Amino acid sequence: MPQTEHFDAIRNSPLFTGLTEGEKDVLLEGGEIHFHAPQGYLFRQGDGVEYFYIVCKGIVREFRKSHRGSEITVNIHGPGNAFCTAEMFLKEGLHQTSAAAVDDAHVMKLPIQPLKKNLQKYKVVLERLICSLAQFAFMKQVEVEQQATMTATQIVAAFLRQICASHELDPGGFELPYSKSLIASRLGMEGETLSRTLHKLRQYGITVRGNHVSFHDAPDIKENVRA
Amino acid sequence: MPQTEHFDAIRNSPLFTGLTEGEKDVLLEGGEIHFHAPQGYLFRQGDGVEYFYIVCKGIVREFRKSHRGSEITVNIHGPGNAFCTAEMFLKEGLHQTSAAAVDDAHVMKLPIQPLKKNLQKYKVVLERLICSLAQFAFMKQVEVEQQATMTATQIVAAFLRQICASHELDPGGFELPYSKSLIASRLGMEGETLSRTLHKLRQYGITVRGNHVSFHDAPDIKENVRA
DNA sequence: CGATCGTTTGATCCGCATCAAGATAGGTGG
DNA sequence: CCACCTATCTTGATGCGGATCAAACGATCG
Repeated sequence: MPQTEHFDAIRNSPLFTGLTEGEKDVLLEGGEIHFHAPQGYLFRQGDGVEYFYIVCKGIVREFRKSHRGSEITVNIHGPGNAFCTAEMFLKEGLHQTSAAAVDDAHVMKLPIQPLKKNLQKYKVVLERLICSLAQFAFMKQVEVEQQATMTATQIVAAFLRQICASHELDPGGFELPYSKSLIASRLGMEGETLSRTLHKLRQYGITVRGNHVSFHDAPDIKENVRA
Repeated sequence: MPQTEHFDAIRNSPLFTGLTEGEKDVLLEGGEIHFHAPQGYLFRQGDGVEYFYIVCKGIVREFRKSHRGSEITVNIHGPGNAFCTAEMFLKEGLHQTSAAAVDDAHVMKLPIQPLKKNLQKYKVVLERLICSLAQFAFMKQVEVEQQATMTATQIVAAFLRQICASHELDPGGFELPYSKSLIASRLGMEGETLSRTLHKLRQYGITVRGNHVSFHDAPDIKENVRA
């Protein structure tokens, strides 16, 4: 049974809500919590897929290095987030992405095989995993569309609103949960471009100064929210 | 039990390989094959999700209309392809995309609820659905990356190679399976842009004249294949 | 044979990447 | 406490790629 103090984030993960502590124990069987210093890799592109991951503390960045040096952040995971869902359901056992800690991070590493076996019994959890996979697919689909049809400024606006909603932050004013360079990488744009958009955001009813963001809702661009 | 002649494409769909005809009958229970004239809608963005679809004959285009008139083709489905997989696994019952026939198309429409119940029994099929969902997620993820880091010409090159591979066409020479405007829409670019890239493709070892494509493999850009 | 649709080609414009300096902040050591 | 350093962010100047507008071309069809 896993050691450690930062255990709550996992047991309280939305993935497990409604389960008894005992059931969670079964599902988390064989899991180990590891510490990762900033830039420390959890796995690399091309590695075999052997574990399912759940973040306890800190932030983990999942990214792809394409042919040239260019690097795109595919996803950003905070406490309670689980990842490698798609990989778990695919047969071919190679990671398509790399994952590394952004700051000091504690992450649980859960062997896939026993987990998959247990999921047969805990249908609720399986359904939630599939559901989040479907949502991920939608999210990426929308991103493709956004990149094709929206300007960088509009993309940033949509992203900020989405961050605000998903992190349950106060729309009236909140601090950016990630560094700007991480955000830029996540949005597939250069840091310079992101920086420039931050001023133009005023047209969309968003003010950014330093790391502080506030919405003073211009009613017009509601579409950006849903994304 | 469904009428019709074009039934084979469904029963031979990779989704069902390995099942007995009787098992397929159970899974296809309640399914109806409908004919759709070109541009005819199967469903529209905002409609409730009630059916799972399998193409018998023809081509179906799944697309999104964003805020303004801009339209992006999310996916193109040919005979044997099934879709609305993600929608089926999501709770919120609204279509995020519209689907319409490209040419004359016959499509089977399968009520979701009974299908989901049956899937409990046919785990193999369920797994395949999840698997294709995971693959779709990957595909879209790669597309996001490509749009951010590659030029239109490179994207087209990658798309053509992927088409060739997935349709099992002869790399030495084949005809485009879709119209150029459909391809452009699928790749999130304008028709004019696609048209211009077709000449530049020679640098990547691809010759296009009219609807005829041939690879004379320049060994260098193998990366584009996998995508 | 003209009409319509899909595709090509040309000209122009705008947005983002890129390169190159500055600015700001956090951290360290003297 | 201040000088220094490095990492992160900002700002400016320039170039390229793709969207857009416009027109010509080609095919299919009534």
